Amino acid sequence: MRMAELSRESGVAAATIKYYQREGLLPPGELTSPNQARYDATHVRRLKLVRALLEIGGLSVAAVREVLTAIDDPATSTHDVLGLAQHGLPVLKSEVSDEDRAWAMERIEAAAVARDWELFPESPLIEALVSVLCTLREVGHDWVLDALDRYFAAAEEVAEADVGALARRGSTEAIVEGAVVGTVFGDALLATLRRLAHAQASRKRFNA
Amino acid sequence: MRMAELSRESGVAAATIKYYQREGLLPPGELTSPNQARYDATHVRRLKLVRALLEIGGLSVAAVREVLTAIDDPATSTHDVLGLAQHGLPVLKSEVSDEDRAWAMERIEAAAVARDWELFPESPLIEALVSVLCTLREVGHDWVLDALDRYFAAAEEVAEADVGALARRGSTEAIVEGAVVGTVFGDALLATLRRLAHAQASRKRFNA
DNA sequence: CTGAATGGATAGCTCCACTATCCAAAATGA
DNA sequence: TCATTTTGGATAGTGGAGCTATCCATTCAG
Repeated sequence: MRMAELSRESGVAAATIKYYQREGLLPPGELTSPNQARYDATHVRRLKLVRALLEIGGLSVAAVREVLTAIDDPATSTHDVLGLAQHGLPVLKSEVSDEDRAWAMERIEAAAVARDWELFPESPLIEALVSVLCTLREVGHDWVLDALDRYFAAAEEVAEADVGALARRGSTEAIVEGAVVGTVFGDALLATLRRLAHAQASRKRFNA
Repeated sequence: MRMAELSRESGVAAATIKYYQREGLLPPGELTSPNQARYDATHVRRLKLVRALLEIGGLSVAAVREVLTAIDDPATSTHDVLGLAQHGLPVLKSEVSDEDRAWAMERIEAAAVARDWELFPESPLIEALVSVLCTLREVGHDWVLDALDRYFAAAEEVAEADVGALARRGSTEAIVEGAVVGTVFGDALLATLRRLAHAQASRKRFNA
């Protein structure tokens, strides 16, 4: 398979494919001569994954590169990848006052204890969580957090399903790639379903 | 309050505030003379909301404008806003083959029936959902969908909490603004918690 | 009265994700 | 064989988004 076919197969313009190669999102084809290369099904697959991460996952090209680097690195362990998979999130480093942080941590810890979670307060995920809570407070909508424990419960529900499904996969590479894909696409899936469920819940409560 | 103070209070550069005004994200101040305006706490609050929608919600300026227009429109009803709140999602219109669509709809309907949801197959939300499922299939990771019913369950869990919390709010405007804010920020909250929960679930399953 | 700040208009900046052009070296088809 | 595509690789250009900077006439503060 050469460039034209790879482009047709994947639905991505040839110039864009070359761009992705330059950016390290797609490995080079196997060179048959100094200026001819051959591609195969793995390139098609990788290309589809890149497009999906960009379009559905909403990742930047740089974020996609990081994610793919982790997938391709044989040293990446299953445990690593679950910690790494936050690369998709806009890592927000908003400055938060000490008292706001304390308020947020109190809320988080209360909900975590109730579900028997063990927290590592200095992890970037906790940072992100604190940011979200404080921002909600800032804009005067901290009532959202009245349901924080149910958010925890829902997150636990899907996470257990995710880890279960992941564990059922075969090789380490399959698990690593699955973790990344599941994390990114699961967000989109969950967000969409939540909106659908809003419609259901509001019908159930007000109309029926 | 004049520009300098509004800027200090909100942490947004004056030039940026002017830009937001031009873009219709922030109402003009009350003119005291042809070229002097006064601002108040509502402007500070709105500004913080704009920043939060941009940074945490990840919305574009155009999307923020739509959302705020809906909030400000007195004609927006509670029911409207829950349908409208999908404005935050990247509305993906990927072309899907008929058989892929059929495959996706089958999965979706099965899960919906199990939870007693009523679907409207031509709604944009269903379209988005079909896109996500088909893309997962395309990239060879449809095993994620083995847990689709648990995603439905989790979505229902949070949606009911959302609608319940919303119903507890007072005025119509409070509900409308709450719906938008809750939808956008809830996504960020849920995504972050899901990653935290991944760590918990993987510890529980493999380490403990 | 004087210097700083303001609202409003306009132009410019940086980054990002592509896209287009060019070239010499294959590949293809007659 | 030999004209015509196609290719990989390099480089430059494009368009949109989200600010940011400059200018100007007016107005405010000391």
